[in-house]
Amino acid sequence: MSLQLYNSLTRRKEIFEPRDPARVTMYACGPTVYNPPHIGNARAAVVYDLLYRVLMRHYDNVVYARNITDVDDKINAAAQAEGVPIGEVTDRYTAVYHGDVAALGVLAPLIEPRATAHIAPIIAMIERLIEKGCAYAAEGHVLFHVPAFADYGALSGRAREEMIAGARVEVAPFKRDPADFVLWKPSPPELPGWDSPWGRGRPGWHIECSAMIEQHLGTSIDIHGGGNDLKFPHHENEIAQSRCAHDGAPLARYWVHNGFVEIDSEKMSKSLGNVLLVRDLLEQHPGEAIRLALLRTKYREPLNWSDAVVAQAKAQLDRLYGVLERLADVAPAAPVAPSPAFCAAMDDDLNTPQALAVLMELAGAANRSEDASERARLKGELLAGGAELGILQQDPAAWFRHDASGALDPAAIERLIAERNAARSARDWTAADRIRDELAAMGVSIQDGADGTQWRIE
RNA sequence: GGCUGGGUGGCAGAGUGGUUAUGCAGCGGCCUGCAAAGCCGUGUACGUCGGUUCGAUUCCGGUCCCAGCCUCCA
Repeated sequence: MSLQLYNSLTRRKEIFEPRDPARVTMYACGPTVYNPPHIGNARAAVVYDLLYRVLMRHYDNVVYARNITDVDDKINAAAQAEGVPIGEVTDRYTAVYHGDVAALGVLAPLIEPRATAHIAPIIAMIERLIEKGCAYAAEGHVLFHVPAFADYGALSGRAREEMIAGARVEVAPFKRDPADFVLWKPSPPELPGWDSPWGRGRPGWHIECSAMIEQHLGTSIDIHGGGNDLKFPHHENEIAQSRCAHDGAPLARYWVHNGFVEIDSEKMSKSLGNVLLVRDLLEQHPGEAIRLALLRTKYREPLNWSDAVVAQAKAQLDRLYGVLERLADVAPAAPVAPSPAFCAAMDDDLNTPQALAVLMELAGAANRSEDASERARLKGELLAGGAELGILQQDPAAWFRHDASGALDPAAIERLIAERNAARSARDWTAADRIRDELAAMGVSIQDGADGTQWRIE
């Protein structure tokens, strides 16, 4: 069973063949740490986390790097606005990012390089680009000369002429070509800067990724991921830099781009005032439901976010955890591995909606089955599929009794249930129903079964 | 204007050249004191106009509409 990925570079679904199956390399563009992550940032984190998990099923050694951009004009602006040192801003929002995506079940990448820890390799790469005639210094800046790279535009599918015509590109006087972009720019004394052959300055955004990929993963990597919007100019520029520095060797053989999260079919943006922060969503919904809401749409498609989407994800998790709760006493059959149908769905360019449908069918089968060995197998397959999606790993009771408000007292609930069951034994249905209504008013639903009464927080 | 990607049943959302996506919601039934959960059954869905085909939602072309990128952006 081979993994297929849609490669943005060729605009086709392709069978994934790593350069070295003993060391699969993947890089995803991470956050610029100047504000808390929003649901769109979260989608990217979750998508590449998912790809990481799928790759790990296929290969023993997956080297996944996701960077932190901690030098940037927006960071400088944020620090200035708060009147605090830049490091305080970047440290704070790095921690917030880690916390928020962890709440969504995102695994830590194997390597998480920070731009400021890679100034030397960045300078070294810029020097090499100058030597090779792909870049030039001018007025304290160093610029990449786009005409020096013939393949420029291959990823985004646009010709250089088209990009310039009608473009709102600010043409600085020191640019030799309007499309040239900054590799290094001078820093005034009050802004962060590092000494370089071109004076005190700081790196441009695009060169960070090229330099960190080279340092940690090598000249050519297997997979490079990022948001759809990064295709141009960020990834295009990365390709130009890395290939010029490496005598034309491809930067990445497979390019993966995730679609955007939209709100009411509109782009999420500060100007529209519709930015949804992960931390705010986490106050209203379990992290796992937010994660599944992000996985209910194929990663390449735009995802129109709404409360209804999370509610549906929550309902699906309720169903799946309901099965696991019923199977609580069943030991999952070993070896615990996802079902073939599940793997086939995931291996088909991460078809998570189809994979989820497979889990739902396993759930239905488990609910129907009375055969012990079949139930054990189904439980194992459910848990293993859930593990690959990054869901279903908690105790079902914990899932159903997750109290976001913290206002409920489990002991009091148990007491009411005991009271109600006493009433039921006495066939006092009026009292029993009154207690059930009372629980419902608290947000607690109950299920009477042969082996007692279960309760859930709705 | 250029480049991407879309338009599927009440909603969300996969997929396929002829046969059930899946979940939620609805309807009928089983179970239940009644419910809930679970189970069983239940839906003239594929923007529009042409073309190819024995047959197209699925391939091709036109057209309308939508979103993103072309400027920092996941």
